Amino acid sequence: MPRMSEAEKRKSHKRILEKAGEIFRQRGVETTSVSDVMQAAGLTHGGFYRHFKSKDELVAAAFKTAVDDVLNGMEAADSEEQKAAARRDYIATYLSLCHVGSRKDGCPLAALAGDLNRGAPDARREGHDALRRTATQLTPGDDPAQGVATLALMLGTVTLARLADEDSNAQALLDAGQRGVELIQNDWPE
Amino acid sequence: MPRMSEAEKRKSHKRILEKAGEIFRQRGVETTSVSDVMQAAGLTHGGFYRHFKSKDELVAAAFKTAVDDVLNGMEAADSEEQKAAARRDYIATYLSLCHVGSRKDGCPLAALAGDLNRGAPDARREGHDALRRTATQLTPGDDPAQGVATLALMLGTVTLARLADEDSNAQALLDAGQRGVELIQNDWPE
DNA sequence: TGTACATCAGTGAACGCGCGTTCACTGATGTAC
DNA sequence: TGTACATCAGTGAACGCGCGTTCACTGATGTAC
Repeated sequence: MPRMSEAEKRKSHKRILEKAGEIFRQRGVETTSVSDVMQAAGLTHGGFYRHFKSKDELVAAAFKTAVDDVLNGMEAADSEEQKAAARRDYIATYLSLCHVGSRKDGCPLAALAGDLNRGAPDARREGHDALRRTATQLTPGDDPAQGVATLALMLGTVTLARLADEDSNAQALLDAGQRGVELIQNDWPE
Repeated sequence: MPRMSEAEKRKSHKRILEKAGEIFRQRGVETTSVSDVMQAAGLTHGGFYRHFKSKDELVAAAFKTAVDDVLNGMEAADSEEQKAAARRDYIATYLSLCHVGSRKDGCPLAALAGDLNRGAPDARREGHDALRRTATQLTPGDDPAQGVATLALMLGTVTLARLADEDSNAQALLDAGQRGVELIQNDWPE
């Protein structure tokens, strides 16, 4: 029944990006095939190349989409109070068992930084961009280093917590991370 | 010219473990084949299964070997002063451009945590064990959470720094991590 | 507005390739007498 | 100590399989007159 309309194509494109973002975060880039992604999007693998030049291009695009999605609320905040609230909210959600357990809608950096930094240059650049954007949102004062340290600690904490095979162990790691983040957020030396 | 002596086999085994640890850290687990490892060890792929039951078993064993190697000096320290010195040394080396650039002899957790926490259970267990051992060494006082937070921040910092494509960017990230680690190491609330 | 035609989104078979693993084989090593 | 023999470390061809990518094809869509 091909061909679909332009509107349908855009919807397919969006679906591919979203599903790819989920599956890559869940299972990793190398362990996910183009077919897996297309199947999840309700399509067959052959049509993939009407949307992307290569798997590498999909990885970079899907990562960026996932980052946009995750940061979307926080970046939209305009008042200082809204930003502070969004920041607290982001940190609490980040350092939760829920985030540790379900990777597919979690922080794309925590899920994929390892894959990106040995992957194609374009994807790595997206990773670096995501880091800058996220760190900016996590900076309460004027020193960008504070946001970087906060993100690094949260990302490291969740990465380690994902190694635990019992929730109680994971929670202990999250608690340690939480206390570190409070120190960095509240007592950062200007 | 097979077969080799028992002593030769032990040397081969050690070589496979060491090379596997290096290549896995450098290029990742999924992107490294059994043939790659055996070739690096000066052998052909067919002989691999005289040493390991599967690639998964190699991953877990090579990871553990790499961890032993990296922690070896620190765990051997017996006096309090030696431990404190080893700790400072470990932190300084960890948060260096050198560590960011050359993954193959760097922290196995920083290089492979992402691969491990979606891989085989055995390897994940090794990852969790490595985390506990490393965090213990990084705890100056009585609260294990302090070591966990230190490790999480350092691991996150190096992971993020490896996304940068310029040394100056990477160094800025390392500096932010360094300041956070100092805060956690010196001002941890008991 | 209706018609003729080029475009192209999506399909599914096919491509070459490298993967993890198995296997028959070689011949030095280790062992039993 | 010497000899006969089982063992097994390492080799390289082969296995089935799934990968990323290409391609001929279909037929609704979009466009030009």
